[in-house]
Amino acid sequence: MIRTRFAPSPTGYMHIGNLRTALYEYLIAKSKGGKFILRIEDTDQERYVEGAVDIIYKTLELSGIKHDEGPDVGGDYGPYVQSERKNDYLKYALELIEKGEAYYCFCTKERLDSLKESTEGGDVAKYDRHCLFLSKEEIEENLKNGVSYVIRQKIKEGKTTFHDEVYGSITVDNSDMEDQILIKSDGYPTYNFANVIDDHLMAITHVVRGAEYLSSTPKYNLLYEAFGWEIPTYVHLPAVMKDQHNKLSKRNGDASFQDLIEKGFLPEAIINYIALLGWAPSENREIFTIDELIEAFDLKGLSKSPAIFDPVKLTWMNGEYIKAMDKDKFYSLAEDELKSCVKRQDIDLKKLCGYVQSRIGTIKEIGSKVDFVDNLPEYEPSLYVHKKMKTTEESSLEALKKVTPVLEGLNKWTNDSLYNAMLSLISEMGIKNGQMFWPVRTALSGEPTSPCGASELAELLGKEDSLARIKKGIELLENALS
RNA sequence: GGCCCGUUGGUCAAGCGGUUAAGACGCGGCCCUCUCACGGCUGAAACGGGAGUUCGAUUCUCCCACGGGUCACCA
Repeated sequence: MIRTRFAPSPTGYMHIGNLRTALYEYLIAKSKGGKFILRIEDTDQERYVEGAVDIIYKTLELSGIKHDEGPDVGGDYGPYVQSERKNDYLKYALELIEKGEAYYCFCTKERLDSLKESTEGGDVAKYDRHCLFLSKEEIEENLKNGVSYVIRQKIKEGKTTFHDEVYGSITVDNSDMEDQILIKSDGYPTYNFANVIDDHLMAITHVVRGAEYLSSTPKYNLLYEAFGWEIPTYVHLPAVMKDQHNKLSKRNGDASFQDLIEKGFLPEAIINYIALLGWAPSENREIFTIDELIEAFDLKGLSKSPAIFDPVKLTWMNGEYIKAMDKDKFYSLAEDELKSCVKRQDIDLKKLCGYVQSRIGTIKEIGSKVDFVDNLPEYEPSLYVHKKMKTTEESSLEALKKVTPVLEGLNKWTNDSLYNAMLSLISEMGIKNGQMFWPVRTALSGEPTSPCGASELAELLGKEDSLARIKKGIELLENALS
């Protein structure tokens, strides 16, 4: 059975690249009926951020990515927090020393630094294996005296080849690799070491992570071989970029999951969008629920090259979700935003909400669409001139003047009656539809565009306000023309 | 700098030796229409460059250019 894991370190927010990795890990497992595991990697005591673990839980939950095992739900391979199994790692490191695959290193920070400074010509110095050649006695002596030490992996000679599901076969010369540190002087394992141990202990079959780990993968392989463990399937993912040159990061692009939610994006739309950022379905389709993604997912669709995060397309997709949404559901989602924009009590917010639904990308856009309801904006008489509608300031003035008594005399103030009344006036006057509707719509909204037409606007605003707004329009035009 | 990876329209991308090189976002036009939007139709827009292999390269190989990653007691 396939088992994948998401292994974030609790250092604060959850950015989009991270979330996409979690999504793919979830999809890889679930598309094959496997398990998705959450593990918290907190071996770096200095970067730990309080509350970060809760952000991880919350983000996954909102996204619809459910883990089968983890610190909160348990499982047979726990604990799922690395700092809680600190001593296990040391045991495995000691085992490697026994086997001659690792060794104690007592070098001081100063010596290591001077090693780096001594290099020239742009070459970066590798550790010189000074401690590999220490005698048994020297090691014993140092240990007994409590000299601070780390444990290093002894990289053997030769070449290492590994296979990646998206990048194919990659071969690296072992001499390019450093004897990396497995256990730090504070006794905690490094990420690379803890990862190998835990992935093995938790029976992870597919190791999925960012492509930046591609170059350390050979070291992982050497570790698996040293232990005699089975090597997992590797799936490396290209980065999510902010632009041509920069990866997406909170500092530069503020596109963390939380930020997007606050900007009014729907979790389903975000998930849908990022699923398609770096993966393409075999079928030509854009809109997927997370369950449909599970159904459609296939490793073969993963791409090798980095993808630029495009907020414009995300907005489009979010709009698709809004349009497809049940009217009542959309209303309950938009209600708060709507109420903060429209203070008038006599407005049928549900109706207004319905008009707005097909016209926005995110609910934050509602405000700019309905501002005119509370206060008629100041506008220029030139707004009445519309080439396509064949209107001029003169024709608009006449239309508004003629329509006033008709509306005043109306006893039923509904969209239908308003529309029909205006229609018969139009035929009576022998003018084009637009020559009546455009000026009325303009007078009622004071905007070049509005979320609905003249009759619907009138119905929404009510008789008194509608007539007042038309009167204002007449005055504006009369002043302009005199 | 060494090593590794990548390169199809502005963006996401399909393609897997022979195609009029899909589709989506965005942009333009038309239709629909009481404005805008929705919806429908439509247009402009791409294989980084050079050598090979081949009857034939976007697809395979090599070189170059450009971009990214990595070289920590960070993950």
